[in-house]
Amino acid sequence: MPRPTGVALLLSQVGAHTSARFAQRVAELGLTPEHVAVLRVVGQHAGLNQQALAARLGAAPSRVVRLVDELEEEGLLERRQSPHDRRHRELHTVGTAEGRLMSILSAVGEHEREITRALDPDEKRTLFHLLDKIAADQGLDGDGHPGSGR
Amino acid sequence: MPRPTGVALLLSQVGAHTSARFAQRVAELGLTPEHVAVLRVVGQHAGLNQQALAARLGAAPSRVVRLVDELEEEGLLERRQSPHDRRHRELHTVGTAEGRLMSILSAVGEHEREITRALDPDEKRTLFHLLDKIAADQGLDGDGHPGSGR
DNA sequence: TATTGTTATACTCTATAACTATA
DNA sequence: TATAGTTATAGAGTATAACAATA
Repeated sequence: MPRPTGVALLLSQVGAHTSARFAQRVAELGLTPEHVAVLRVVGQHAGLNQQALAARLGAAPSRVVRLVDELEEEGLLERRQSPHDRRHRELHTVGTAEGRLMSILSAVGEHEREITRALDPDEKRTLFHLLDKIAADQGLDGDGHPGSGR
Repeated sequence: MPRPTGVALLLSQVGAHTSARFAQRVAELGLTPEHVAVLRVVGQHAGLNQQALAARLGAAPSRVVRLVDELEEEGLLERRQSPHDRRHRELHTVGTAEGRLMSILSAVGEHEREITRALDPDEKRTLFHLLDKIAADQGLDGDGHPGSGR
């Protein structure tokens, strides 16, 4: 059972496996990869509204409603009505959920180690460098939606 | 807009992009990546039956029915009733469709060049080697289904 | 009149399981 | 009784577009 001879196909397959494995991991925390993407973006851009979040994720605004609903029910995120424009809901992570947020971060770290455990530190750096070169060339940014097909 | 700092996330994103770009390309030929996967497997294992194909693709047998239907309608594949066991349908690519099969192959090649155009030959070999190492470590084989989440 | 967020509808896709024909 | 292939149904997930509130 040989693996493919082209880089592109191999990249698709290893990427799909990496995504699927991450989905399994965060499912144990009651989340999906999309939830984690939301938390990541909100963590880096506290107070942004849902439209801005949707644009960053490349998702429809109606999709974001559900995602934020679920994270709010989990007590990880909160909507605050903007005092300047009452149409806007500013998104913030919840301070008291620090523990769960840390465990999510820890899952990300374990995932990273599992996927790259066959590589030594030098190889890992090289792989990152080569992938980053491709990402830059192909015009990818950091907030994409790695689970979907487009 | 920084790209991610972890290899795993970057790998997911570049892999998803690679899959999505391939899907766009083969859509111009009226196909999906799954169709191409079927053609690849049948090309390498002419005469196999649908159950064996399903097992190799990691797909449900009922899924294979539709895929083979569509490829048969396109004139790219044909079912032949096995003379030994009339329950089996042996799958074969159609000889007269050589032209279209070649253009699919050519699309695969163009895709490969597009994705890796930022790398020189040495880097390309290195990337293949590192990805192959991960694939082997993670227990991946070559006939997977890189478009789906599992 | 335009924009933010929400809701409702309709569509796509897939797996599950029932069905047939062969063995 | 078991297996290959097919068909039908039901379920999950998503985007599209209508809607309400605010500007």
